Amino acid sequence: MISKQEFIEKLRNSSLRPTKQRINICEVLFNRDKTFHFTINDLFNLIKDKTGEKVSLATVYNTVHAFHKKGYLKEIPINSNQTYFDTNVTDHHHFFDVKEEKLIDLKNEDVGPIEIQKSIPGKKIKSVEVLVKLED
Amino acid sequence: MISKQEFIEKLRNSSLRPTKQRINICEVLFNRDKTFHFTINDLFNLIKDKTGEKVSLATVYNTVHAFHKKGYLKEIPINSNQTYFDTNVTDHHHFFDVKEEKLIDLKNEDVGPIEIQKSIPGKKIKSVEVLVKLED
DNA sequence: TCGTTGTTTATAATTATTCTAAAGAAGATT
DNA sequence: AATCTTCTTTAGAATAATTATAAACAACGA
Ligand SMILES: [Mn+2]
Ligand SMILES: [Mn+2]
Ligand SMILES: [Zn+2]
Ligand SMILES: [Zn+2]
Repeated sequence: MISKQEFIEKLRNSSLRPTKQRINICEVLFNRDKTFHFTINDLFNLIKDKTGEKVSLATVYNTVHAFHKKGYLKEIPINSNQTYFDTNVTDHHHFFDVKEEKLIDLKNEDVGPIEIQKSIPGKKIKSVEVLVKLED
Repeated sequence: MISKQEFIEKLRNSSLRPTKQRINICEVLFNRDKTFHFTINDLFNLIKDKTGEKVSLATVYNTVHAFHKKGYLKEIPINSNQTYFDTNVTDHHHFFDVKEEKLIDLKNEDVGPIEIQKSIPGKKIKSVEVLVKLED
């Protein structure tokens, strides 16, 4: 259970003003035991449900992108009509249950080390992500 | 160099009527030495450029999805505003040059075998894809 | 408290994709 | 070849996620 005060400090440390809206979003995103995979719309609805206060959709977009830029959220590469984000910002891989449209974390040891044996001159590797699609 | 006749047969064998539009799209997609990564818009423009005939955007969408469903095209999971497709339908992985917005094939031996050590009850693995993002 | 700067919000704009329905083309049947 | 049926193409409208706009508002520092 992270305190409101800690969120305020975290925001300040990131030169983001600790507004009521951002604190609410932090509560919904980061006061959790396990990693949270979500779309903007998931989050928008959860904020209303969990805090009882409505935050405008524009602010949800703004805040998610601010957090993403600061490295507090990760974007998951899947083809979907909506973009998925993840509160687990460490390097890790995913199952994607195509039917349920749900992401599930894979630990690195569930996948094993991946060595890329090819390189492109002038480019360096930014990330290596495995997506395992699941069907019934 | 695949002949028009071969495309006609391929279409017929897939219970897709060999229309002028579909044949043109086949020429642009499949008369190539190396694998082709594209967005619908790329393809739409290339058809005009390469065949001199315009195919409506709706038909490009329809045809790409028909080919996708038949297994002649693969969809590549990346977060982009547009969906990427691939004429290489074998299991393989990708570099994605974030700056250039370009996909590059990785051979399976460039990545090595990937063993997924976790399973979800009632679900089976449909695909395993590695995406390696590149930066400068 | 005041001025500055950053933030929220409703709403409009943008954009990729899908839908619709009418016109056209392909294939089958006579 | 004429006819019928089914599939396909097309322009344009509809949908839906995301981004832009700009005015009201809130946080901060002096
Ligand atoms: Mn995750
Ligand atoms: Mn490829
Ligand atoms: Zn972002
Ligand atoms: Zn498709």
